[in-house]
Amino acid sequence: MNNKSRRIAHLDMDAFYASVELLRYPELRGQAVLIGGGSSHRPIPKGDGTHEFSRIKDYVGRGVATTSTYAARALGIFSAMGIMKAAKLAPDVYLLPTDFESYRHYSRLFKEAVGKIAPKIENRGIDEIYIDLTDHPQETHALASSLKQAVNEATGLTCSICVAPNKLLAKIGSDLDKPDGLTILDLEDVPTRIWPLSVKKVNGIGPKSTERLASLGINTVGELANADLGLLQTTFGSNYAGWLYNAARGIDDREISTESEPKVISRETTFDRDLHAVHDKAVLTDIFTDLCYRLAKDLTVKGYRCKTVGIKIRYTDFRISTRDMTIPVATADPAIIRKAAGECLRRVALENRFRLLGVRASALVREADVINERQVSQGMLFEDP
DNA sequence: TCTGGGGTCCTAGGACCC
DNA sequence: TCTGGGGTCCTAGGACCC
Repeated sequence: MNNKSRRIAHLDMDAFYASVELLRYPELRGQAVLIGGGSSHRPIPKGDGTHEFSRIKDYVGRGVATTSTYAARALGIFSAMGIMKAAKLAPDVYLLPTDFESYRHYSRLFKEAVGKIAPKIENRGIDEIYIDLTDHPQETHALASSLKQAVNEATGLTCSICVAPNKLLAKIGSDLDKPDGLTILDLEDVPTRIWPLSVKKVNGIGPKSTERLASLGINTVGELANADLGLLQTTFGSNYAGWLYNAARGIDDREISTESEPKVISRETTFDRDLHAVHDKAVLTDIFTDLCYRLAKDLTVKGYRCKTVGIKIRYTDFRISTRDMTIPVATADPAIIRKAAGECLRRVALENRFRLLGVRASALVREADVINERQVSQGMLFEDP
């Protein structure tokens, strides 16, 4: 392994879904807008090029904010907040439905624009990527600027970017100067720029670990860096403790991974009201069958079959139960998936009402590989067409 | 009017095989 | 004649991320 220090960028689109919506509805620019809920609240064209928009006070249901504009964030409305709860805070905020087809379109555009400059890209979902710039000839600041400019020219959108020696620092850094930010971090910057931050700013330290760290008197990354490794090990186990120890020092050796195969494909739905397996049997059966058929279609469209089928239930109190089973032959057949999922469902306690039902396919194999295997096993590989 | 939907990775026990 | 480990698969749950 060479010792040349790496240049890893994290590029994060600014308020991505909301910004895409503002491209389509420029009259909402500067307004507080929440994007989320179902698709019932589409804007109505008024004929003069503008639109009639819904307000969140008129929303009824269990939907949450998928995201919000910066103006809405200033009012305390953030992603994952229930829309009905947000309406109590600021009833006149505009409401738009999510439109993932558009977001995927703009996602392709910005990733293509980056790829023309620096092809070593790791996808992290629809609105962010890591880029390995180590071998690029250009100076770091100018290179980051040209990436931002290329993204803006391709999409009309802004992004925030940080270049650092590794993914961990790049990810933290891209959030330090949002929106439209450009940050460059080095290992020497860790004590001044990273240690003052809350531990929850570190990608991989979530709400549970943040709370357990707080109970040890550890709130900032600097306090984590000063913590006794033995104490961390007894609290979190040696694996996670070791990771925390390195993370607090800005140490992270993970490579950029430019390709990946899906491990799980799933479909789930939260009901309008909590349902009971017996009292709501008919409606539940329809929902369940529909989920299985949609899952089977997802598998087919993506070109996979699954060997393991599972179900997920979320009860009224938010506890989750899962069951899964492995079947003899990989399948994307909706009837087979429905039958296996039905068997899983029979193994879980259904006395209590639940709010969510999901089905999942795992142990995925590519359809092409399944077919080749069968041909080999049947001696068909070299048969005439 | 609490809390969506789609993912990844890790842990841990038991079965089963060598 | 009571004692092995190592490896992989299956299943369930949990933390975390976008």
